[in-house]
Amino acid sequence: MDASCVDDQTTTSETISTVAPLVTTTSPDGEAMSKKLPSSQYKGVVPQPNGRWGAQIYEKHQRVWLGTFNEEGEAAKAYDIAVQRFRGRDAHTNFKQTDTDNDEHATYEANFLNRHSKAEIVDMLRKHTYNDELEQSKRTLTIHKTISRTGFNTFSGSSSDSREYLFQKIVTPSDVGKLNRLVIPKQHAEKHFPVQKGTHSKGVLLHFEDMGSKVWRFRYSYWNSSQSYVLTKGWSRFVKEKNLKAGDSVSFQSSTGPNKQLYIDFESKVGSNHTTENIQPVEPVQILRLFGVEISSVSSCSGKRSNVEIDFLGFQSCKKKSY
DNA sequence: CCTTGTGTTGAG
DNA sequence: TCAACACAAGGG
Repeated sequence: MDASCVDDQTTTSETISTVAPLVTTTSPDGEAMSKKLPSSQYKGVVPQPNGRWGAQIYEKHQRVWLGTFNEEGEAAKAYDIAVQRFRGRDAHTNFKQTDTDNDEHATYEANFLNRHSKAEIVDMLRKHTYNDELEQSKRTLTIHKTISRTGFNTFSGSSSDSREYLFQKIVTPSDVGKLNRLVIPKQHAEKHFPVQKGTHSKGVLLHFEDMGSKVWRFRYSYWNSSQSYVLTKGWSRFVKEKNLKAGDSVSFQSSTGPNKQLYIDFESKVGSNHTTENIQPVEPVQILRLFGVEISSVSSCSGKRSNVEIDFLGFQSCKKKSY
């Protein structure tokens, strides 16, 4: 029952610029009833009794707690991240402005957000590990795990440009055989590569850079006869030089920047020991995640999982909302 | 004990 | 949807 005798202007803009929300407002007269906590100037941020700040976001009439923070701004940033994951890049934020048009950094972060469920993002925020995870994710993507076994060194070439996975394919015997062509799964072709189907087009020439910064040119076209997209001219040279075998995989990336440079990489089939050393003891299962959607795999994966988003908020305790 | 973060309400 | 407020749960 704290009377509202104290008229601390808690309305809008307050004079709490220098944090230290903890009491000390020392009402001139009384002593024990200055419980009024300072409002935050930021959206989604609430004061804590101990002077810290909590972050929260609402969804479907329910509050999702985003953790507590020492600094008001930190809480606000946590909210910003959450709101973008929950409501999209266009959502209103405290600080960030969605300039995914030219800012490569922002683009990658948006990508990162999409790859994780809401629950995962919230968990990172609550544990204050979001930035670490983001940076680490960026590293593994940029550096890229695989190394060319062709002796091509220096994959320091285009170091600072971040790339995003497009898709991967486990090559079939015919992909590396005498047909001199690689079939691009329609799903991926139509999503990532420029096309002009229907027409008897002789295709288009695409440039790909490999891990050794070598540029490969493949003719990319659509075969009406087999209703499939293929890489033809130039492909056999790649197969030969990289010594591709059936079961190996090729993956495609694209720079996130404006130049839209395409990249190609390959990976030996797990368990096979062709020539030189095989780098990582990778797991027998090959799953590639593209924007949070599991694309391909060699084992299991019976049910087809399209781009259905599976957001499971496992942290919401059971609460019935009579509404 | 102290802090977190949930219950809950009323305003927008 | 949102934040203010109270306070119970739970860790140390």
